[in-house]
Amino acid sequence: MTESRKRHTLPTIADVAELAGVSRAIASRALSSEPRPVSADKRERVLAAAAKLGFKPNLLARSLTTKTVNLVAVIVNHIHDLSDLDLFDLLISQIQSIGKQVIFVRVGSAERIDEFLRNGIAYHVDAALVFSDFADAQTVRKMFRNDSVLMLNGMRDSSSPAIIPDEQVGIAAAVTDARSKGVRKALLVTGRSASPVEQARIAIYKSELLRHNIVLVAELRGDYSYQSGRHVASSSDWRKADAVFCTSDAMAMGVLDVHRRDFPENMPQSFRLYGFDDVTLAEYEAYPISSIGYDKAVYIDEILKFLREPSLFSAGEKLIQVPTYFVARSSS
Amino acid sequence: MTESRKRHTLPTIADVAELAGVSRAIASRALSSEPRPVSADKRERVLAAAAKLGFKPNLLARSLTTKTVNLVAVIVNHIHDLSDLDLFDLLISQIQSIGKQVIFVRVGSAERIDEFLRNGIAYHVDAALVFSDFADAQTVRKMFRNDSVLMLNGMRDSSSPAIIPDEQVGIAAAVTDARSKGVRKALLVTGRSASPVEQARIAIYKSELLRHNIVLVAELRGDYSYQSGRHVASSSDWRKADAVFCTSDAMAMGVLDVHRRDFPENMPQSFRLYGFDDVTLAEYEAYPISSIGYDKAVYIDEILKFLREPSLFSAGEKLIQVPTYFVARSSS
DNA sequence: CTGTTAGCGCTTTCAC
DNA sequence: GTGAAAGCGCTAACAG
Repeated sequence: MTESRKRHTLPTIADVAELAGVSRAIASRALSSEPRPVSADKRERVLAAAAKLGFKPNLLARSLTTKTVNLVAVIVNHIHDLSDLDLFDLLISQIQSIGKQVIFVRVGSAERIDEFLRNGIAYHVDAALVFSDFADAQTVRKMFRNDSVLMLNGMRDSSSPAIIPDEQVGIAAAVTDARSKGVRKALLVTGRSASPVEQARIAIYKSELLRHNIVLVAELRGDYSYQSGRHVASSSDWRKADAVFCTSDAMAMGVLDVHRRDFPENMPQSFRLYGFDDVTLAEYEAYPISSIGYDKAVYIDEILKFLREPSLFSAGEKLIQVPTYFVARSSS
Repeated sequence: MTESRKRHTLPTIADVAELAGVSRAIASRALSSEPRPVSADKRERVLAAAAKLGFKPNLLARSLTTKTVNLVAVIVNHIHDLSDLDLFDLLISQIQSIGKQVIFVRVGSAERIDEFLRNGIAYHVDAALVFSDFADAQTVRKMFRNDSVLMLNGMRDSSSPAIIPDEQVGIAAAVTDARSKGVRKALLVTGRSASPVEQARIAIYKSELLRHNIVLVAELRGDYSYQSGRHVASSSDWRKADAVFCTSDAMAMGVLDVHRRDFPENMPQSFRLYGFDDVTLAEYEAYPISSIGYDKAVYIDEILKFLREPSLFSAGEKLIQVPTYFVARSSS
């Protein structure tokens, strides 16, 4: 211990400046990632001093003046679903790649979100990505101090940008597929009807069924989850239809498993099964479910564009559509 | 617009104080969640003023003096796996329930994590939950300004607390199950051997196999993922063994699917299959994989204890063990 | 290019 | 119980 009085507190920029023999301002500039006017030799000294001290800037303090924290909030209802896995890992990775970090906010049943959010740092993020449908665009905007809110939950208004998969094309293809295989009577297994995404989705299914002269025999209500798929599968007069459209792959998986249980021989061939989301797992043998998906990479790319340059979205068009596609598998 | 000069900036505590006709100090105390000396009527006035202005404290500024941000970092390699879904949703929910928020850090392939971390707010969290095995306890501790690091990746040293499932009991039960069913020759499908958790796990399998006189025919290297399970399943001289132990359910699922593909009739009965993690999906018909799991709620409870009172962990014992169990399903 | 001086918004001594 | 004042660590004017 040559320099005995070892402080218990982390080195600040003032320490660096002192050691380098310059003012705090110079130190700040030398350490900045932006190009700032500093003479070469002073920059050199500052950098050396910072390295020697192991100085790391306090980003909290910095954010106080710069008004930016490089933090993005991802607001979700929950992360139960398989389709979430496919999305969030890539999303986080991409957000981090532009130097921002992700704060995950799970709003669950949406009790007093407002208050909750304000008591947490999430309230101060640079941008919020709203997957949860706990609130409409205006409410969400009000909940954050800035307007950098990207609606990904299907809700939108004239002020907030939104990215929404264009489900029309995928659903149309799925129904066309069914019709071409002779389907005349269909069942629709739906998710939480409170969600506007779901309402729109259901409406598209109905209009496409109608257009293809397929009779909607019944509409069964689930909640997107695997469990709810099982539930409706066991409850219903199931034989009436020759096709079942589920608005999530998880529900389709539940349906499939119940039939797998009841008919332990191969796949039930009594009806054609269609899912939604195109989860990775559906690519394999256990759940070969025909499904509707969209390119997650494209979708996330659009999100990243927003995060990089929110201003692009505040002008121009607010609604970005990502096309969906239909994938036929052996379930249909 | 009666009060025309509407500022474009959010109300600060100074505004509240002014409106209430008190000093900033009083306003601060009145607004504090802790009990602080303020006369009843002033507190009243402050609260009213705050409400009227829609004042919300700037938590970033607060953290500058309080040295606490109510933010917890969750450090993961990635969130690809099904077992992650089962864990993280509950974890986030529980952390939020104690008034903290979660910043998710995905370290991926672990390039320059150090630098990356320091450039983000994650560097300033109150505590870090380390699931990723990108670094040992000491390194991780050094990367954060405080010592509130909880190791959940199997790595530990004398200074950092760790919570680790006690895999011995579960694995022993699985191997016992196999032996009781006449298994004599086994295959072991492993994850990334770089991970110390995995090394320990493999060692336990080996000693248990030995103890039960089961010959380890071969050891196949995967990386925990479903894909790697498929890969080893198709590559290998597979018939030598009458049991296959996989160190993750995802790999077992991959193995199962490859065999499902190759033997489209029912489940392959040529060997007994054991997984690890006890993912929710294994409870159902498609992947009825015997597995080893632990109670996620208990595990998370222990994590929460740490977050509530890190000091409890800095004294007392540092290693918390959560018992594992074996679940027999039709795959074995 | 450089250093001084103000703050950012909040909490916290410390006297009164 | 109260308020003035001093910071937390940093960056951003503003003169030199």
